[in-house]
Amino acid sequence: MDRRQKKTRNAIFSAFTDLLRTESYSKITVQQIIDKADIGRTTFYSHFETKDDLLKSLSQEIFDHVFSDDLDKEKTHDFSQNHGTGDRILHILYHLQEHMDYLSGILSGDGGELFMDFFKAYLVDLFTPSVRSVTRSAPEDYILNHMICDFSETIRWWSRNPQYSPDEICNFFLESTPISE
Amino acid sequence: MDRRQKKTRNAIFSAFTDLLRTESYSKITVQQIIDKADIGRTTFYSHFETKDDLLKSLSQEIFDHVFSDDLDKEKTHDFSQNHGTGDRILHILYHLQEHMDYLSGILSGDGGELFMDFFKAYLVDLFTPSVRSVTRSAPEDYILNHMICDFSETIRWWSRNPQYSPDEICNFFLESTPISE
DNA sequence: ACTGTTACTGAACACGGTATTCGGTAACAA
DNA sequence: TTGTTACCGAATACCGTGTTCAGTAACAGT
Repeated sequence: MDRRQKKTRNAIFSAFTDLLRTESYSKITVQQIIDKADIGRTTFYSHFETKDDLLKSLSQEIFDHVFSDDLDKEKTHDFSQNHGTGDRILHILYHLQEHMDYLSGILSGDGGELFMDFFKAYLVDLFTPSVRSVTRSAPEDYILNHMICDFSETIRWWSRNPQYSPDEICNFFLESTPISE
Repeated sequence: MDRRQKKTRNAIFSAFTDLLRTESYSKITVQQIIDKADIGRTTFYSHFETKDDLLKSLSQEIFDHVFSDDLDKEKTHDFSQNHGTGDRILHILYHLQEHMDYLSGILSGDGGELFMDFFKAYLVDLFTPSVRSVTRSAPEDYILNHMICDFSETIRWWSRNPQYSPDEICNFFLESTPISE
């Protein structure tokens, strides 16, 4: 990839995440991103079709990292052994913490929906096994939706209360959501 | 109130809810509402400051009805006796069912946030007693947020799966959310 | 029926944000 | 060195929002 392209793409991403730290997604204009990244208007639109497209790309980058299966290569924590749902949740929380500062800007406001849709697509895989093992009169689809919502909302709550550790958050979540393993 | 005002206000509301049956809130333009209600642009803006304001007013009307305490006056169902949290939930579900057809248009999309904020304000009162009786390591605020999210998402799910009765939905909710009474 | 008030009308307008176009410049890779 | 590719930025079309204003129609009270 062309050095210039990389540079520009990086500039856009970091301008974007910078803005997200102080402003919610929906209030950020393309012009602000352009100014902060110090690039031409045309350049922005040659990299991303729309602002939503940029958010999608950013989400993609975050999730590619967060949900990567290279659990052993991680240094901040060690999950080289058992990979049950609980462990995977904790693993995800550890990763998300790294992005927490600007995640709140995405989650609060309308942009949250776009991000969340993305998020949920990943969470479906995570929670489907748990749903199977829970026997309730409610339809599987309801339970799954319920778990995903619980987790999403936990993240959202965490972004507003960042003083808690991933382990604490994980416990909060597990004790208030019916996941039997 | 002036007869003309009432007529206009009604025309706006019914045009709005009509549109909500086929389109999500964020995609509906003021012009569409104006055309469907067959009123002048100025008239719309003399009734409501913005589109969001209209949604707020509609939400207000819905909730005034749904959360009214005149439980005994209702004819579709009878809750003249015990008013525990479970009963109140069922009561609310019965009322919401009447608005289900256009509620989905509000809930899906960005407008959901605005409506939900409103909704949550009412739900806080509903769930606070339950939170108190639940002993968990998680902070009260987390639990409360969790319950409200569960309920909101249940409504959302219901709007996508309208074949279920209020009683069934109530059961689904109660069995998957930790409400000890 | 008259009169003052209030509500509705609709075209025109200012504004802000989005996304595109285009001619020109600078950086790259071979 | 040369052809390609990326970047620049001003100008522009577009769309939706919300306001203005002069004129018309409906209302309520006497």
